[in-house]
Amino acid sequence: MATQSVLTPQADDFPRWYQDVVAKAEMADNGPVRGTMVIRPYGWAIWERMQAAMDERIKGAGAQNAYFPLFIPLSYFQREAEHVEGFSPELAIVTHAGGEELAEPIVVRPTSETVIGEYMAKWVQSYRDLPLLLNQWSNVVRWELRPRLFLRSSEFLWQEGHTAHASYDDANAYANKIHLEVYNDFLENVLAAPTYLGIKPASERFAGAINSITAEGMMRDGKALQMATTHELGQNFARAFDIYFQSEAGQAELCHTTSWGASTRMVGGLIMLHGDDQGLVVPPRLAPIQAVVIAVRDEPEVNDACEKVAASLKSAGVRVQVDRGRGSFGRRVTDWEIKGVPLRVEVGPRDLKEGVVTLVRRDNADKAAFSLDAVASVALDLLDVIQSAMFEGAKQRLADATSDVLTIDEALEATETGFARLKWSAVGESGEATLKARAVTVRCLQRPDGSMPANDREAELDCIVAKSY
RNA sequence: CGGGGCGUAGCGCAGCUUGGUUAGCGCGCCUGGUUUGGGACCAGGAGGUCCCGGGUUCGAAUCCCGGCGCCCCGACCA
Repeated sequence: MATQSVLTPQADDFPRWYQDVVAKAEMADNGPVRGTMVIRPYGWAIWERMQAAMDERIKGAGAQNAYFPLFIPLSYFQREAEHVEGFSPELAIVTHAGGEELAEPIVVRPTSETVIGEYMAKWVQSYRDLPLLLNQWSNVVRWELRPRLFLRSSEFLWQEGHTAHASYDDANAYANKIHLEVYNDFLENVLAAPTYLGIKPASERFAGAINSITAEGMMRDGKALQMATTHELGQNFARAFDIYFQSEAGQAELCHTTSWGASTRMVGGLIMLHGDDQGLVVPPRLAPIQAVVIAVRDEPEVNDACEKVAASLKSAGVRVQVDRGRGSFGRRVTDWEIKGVPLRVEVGPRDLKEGVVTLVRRDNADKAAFSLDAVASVALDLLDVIQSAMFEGAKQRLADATSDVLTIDEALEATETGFARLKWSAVGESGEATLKARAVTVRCLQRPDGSMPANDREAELDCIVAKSY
């Protein structure tokens, strides 16, 4: 029988394809309240592995995990002018509790700079207390106008790091360290996601920040997605929350703070960055299930062989699952393809007669037979090969779909299908407005060699512009 | 908040224009059987406040009035 597509093809309707994948890969469902999300076990397993990989790197960068309350007094937000202005439209505010109207409304946190700032002020007394490096894993709420599963839900999960430093230089260095050693390292080596690293123009900065650093990935439809972001808050929040320390010279000085986050949006990024018309494609290092062993027929010898193959894979350190019996072979293959499991091991009577099993790569559908003894070591090699092939493939797509242009008009044309790169001086504030009228924004500023600028006042900067999620 | 569209079984939809018996179809689900090397097939079966309220009528999923909800495109945004 012919292979027909189970999902809406990407080329027909990309957003529809995305929704199909989320539903059919059993990642998530819409929650009962508009914009909320139920994360199903398979989606959660992927998020858990993202969390683990990032948490390890966060701790490696010296930050400690802590937890701050979900509820924040409204007055905290009002202490930083830009912050309250930026977040007011999307706050969820509790006005009643215990059957009575509250004396002061309580905000359900959209982010925790304010409440953490309040406690940093308490905990920081001396330069010896610095730097103070905190991170928390939490849920936050932002009342979004147009929610989409994973990409923009009213409630989402994330980590938010918050640090306080004695000097601008120390804060700046730490922000860069986080961005490179936590986010970029995770993105490249686990998620197989190449991005453009750069800083946001003033118009796109976090509310209250003096500088926002970003990692901009390109989805399969050519649109941009901010995968992670790091903010230098300067002394704005330190001033608003009285985060002072006594210096070595005995002077009272204001701290410099940073904040940085990555969220469940990254799951959406995973789907749209690597997914194809057959469904999700999960990079091996991230995959909760790296290999699925499929019994072609529900027969005792085949099932025995499946268990043996699975056992050898497991002892080699492969995250493996056995699938036998429950329906037609074709159906099961399709189901695992939709879930994006990197490696499929097909075990059937025909192969077994020759003492082999068939290994199939999810990323390129390559198929080959290997002896039972060799399966574990071949699989380990293949998982590595798939991991780097996915990264290289994504890198190539990013490069191919980025056009170097000279003018705003050329940029508008190029961003119909991908990214455009041009001189920041060729854009400016009026250029930004022209672009924005066509739903194109400046994703980040970079030095001409692609490295990250210290700030947007550097001369000779390039900008990457694109439509975005 | 501006512009479009839609509410009928778990999901996707038809029926409405021109009111008329027990409201249909596909997928999914349940039972039994045959199957299983790329979404299997046969037989039987379960499942509905036709978004809500009011009105017209002998009779409303269908016509009228009012409400609510959702989706898509923009502005906001991790």
